[in-house]
Amino acid sequence: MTNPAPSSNPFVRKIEGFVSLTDEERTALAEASASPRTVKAGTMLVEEGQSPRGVHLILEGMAYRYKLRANGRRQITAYLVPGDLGDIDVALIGEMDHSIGTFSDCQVVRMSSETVLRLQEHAGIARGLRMGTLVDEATLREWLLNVGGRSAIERLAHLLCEVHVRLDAVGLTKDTAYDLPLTQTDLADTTGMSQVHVNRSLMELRRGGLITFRQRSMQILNLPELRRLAEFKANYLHLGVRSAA
Amino acid sequence: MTNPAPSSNPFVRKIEGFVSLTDEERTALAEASASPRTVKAGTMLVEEGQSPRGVHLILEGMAYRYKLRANGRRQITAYLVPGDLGDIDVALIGEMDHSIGTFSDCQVVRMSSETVLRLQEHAGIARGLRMGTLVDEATLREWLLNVGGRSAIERLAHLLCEVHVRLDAVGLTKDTAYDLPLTQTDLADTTGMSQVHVNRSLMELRRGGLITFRQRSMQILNLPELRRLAEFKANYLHLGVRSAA
DNA sequence: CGGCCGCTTGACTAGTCTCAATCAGTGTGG
DNA sequence: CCACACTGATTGAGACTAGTCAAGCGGCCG
Repeated sequence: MTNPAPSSNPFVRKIEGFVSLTDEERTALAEASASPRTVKAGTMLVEEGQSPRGVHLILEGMAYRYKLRANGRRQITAYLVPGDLGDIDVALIGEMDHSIGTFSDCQVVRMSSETVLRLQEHAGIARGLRMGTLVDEATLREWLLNVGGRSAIERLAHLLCEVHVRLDAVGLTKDTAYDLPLTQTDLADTTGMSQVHVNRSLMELRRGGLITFRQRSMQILNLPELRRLAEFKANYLHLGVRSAA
Repeated sequence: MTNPAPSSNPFVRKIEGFVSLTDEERTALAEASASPRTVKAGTMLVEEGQSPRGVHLILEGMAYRYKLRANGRRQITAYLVPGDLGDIDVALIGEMDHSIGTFSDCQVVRMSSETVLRLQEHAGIARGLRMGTLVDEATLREWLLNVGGRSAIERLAHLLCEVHVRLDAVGLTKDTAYDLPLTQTDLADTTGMSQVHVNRSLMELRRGGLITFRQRSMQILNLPELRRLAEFKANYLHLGVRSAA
């Protein structure tokens, strides 16, 4: 069976990682993501407490969900990579319970709920979007396990493995290398560690010959060993056979 | 405005915490949850790796989602209290990425995907179910913040506040007391702590006059102070005005 | 009555955090 | 083109939270 060539649109590409689409559906997705706007690094797209205004779709760059504590501590709860979408049903709630910000300059589309509803009239797209929601939730569970149950170095290793797979699914890796526009502080707020300890743990991964990481460029030198260390299994991302290759 | 008397069916009651239902919708929900089966404490309802067979609805008792590491460590990723439902779209995935087990004897309904689809033909129910999914995800984010960003004692305090609100929403509290059929080991696997440290932290909460907890019976003695300690805000549960009272 | 599970407590250890200083890279204005 | 400022990375020292190991206790069930 021959699949169509992977689309250059990461939204199309992500959904096609979950389900097969008709040409019509591919076109509908491409049209819905046709006119992105550029957002600078360090921008807040939405803030906790605001009422949600549309659904954000990331086409380029990297963004993240987070929550703040009163003492200023920030917990990052998700990364949004190209093709990723905010909660499709977010219009149902009165106010956001978390914020979304950008790590790097991004190309972002803000889709209205009506647009989302229109897209969901296509059966394939509807299934793909719901798969996306399931995977978001599964990823949160895995992050919870990561922070609750793994050691510092395992946590980082697992995170790096996950990002690798997710970027690979939308064609944004060069073999085992990828762009990771995060500071060590960002990694710390993701994994529930201090920045200093992230630094030391990264050093250990480097000394072990597992990775290099400088200038926001992540290079995995020994993927099998990194996965073994992290006990990484990609099943929770539900990429299925289509992307297994 | 007078609302109808709260239903004794926790499923109906939970959905009505999110949206207004018509009599017809209430009836449909009640019918779908009409014939539960009894499941003993310590049963696995579903295991990671299996293909999902229907959607589980808890009507009585308490269950939990969890993931296991190779070394045997267990991370609990969610509590399922009466009225709670597994992922409604779970039929879309090929195999479970986590397991579900019971803390106590439970009354459980296994609904087929067709039943779920039929329920979703009612607009109000569809909205309520999607709200439930949003709240599940928001709760996971809060748990991640809890484990990643709070101290041991704050974590436990926050968890106890959350369970109180959720049980209250389905009428299962007696003022600030409720049934919590968990061992200290269960709490440890929920919060990413050791059992010993859970014990010491609970002791501290007791010594501070904040709670009593014995024989699976949790009594919050000083709710305002417990919430202050945990920095607890219930906004992420999106119970809205209907249940705010 | 015995066994087992869950809770409690003590002693010691270890992983991680905090504080602090230094260094490197980038961008800016003079 | 250079001095300066700022952000982010690195490293050291010491403190502390939480984990591990171990023993004892109490209640419940068969």
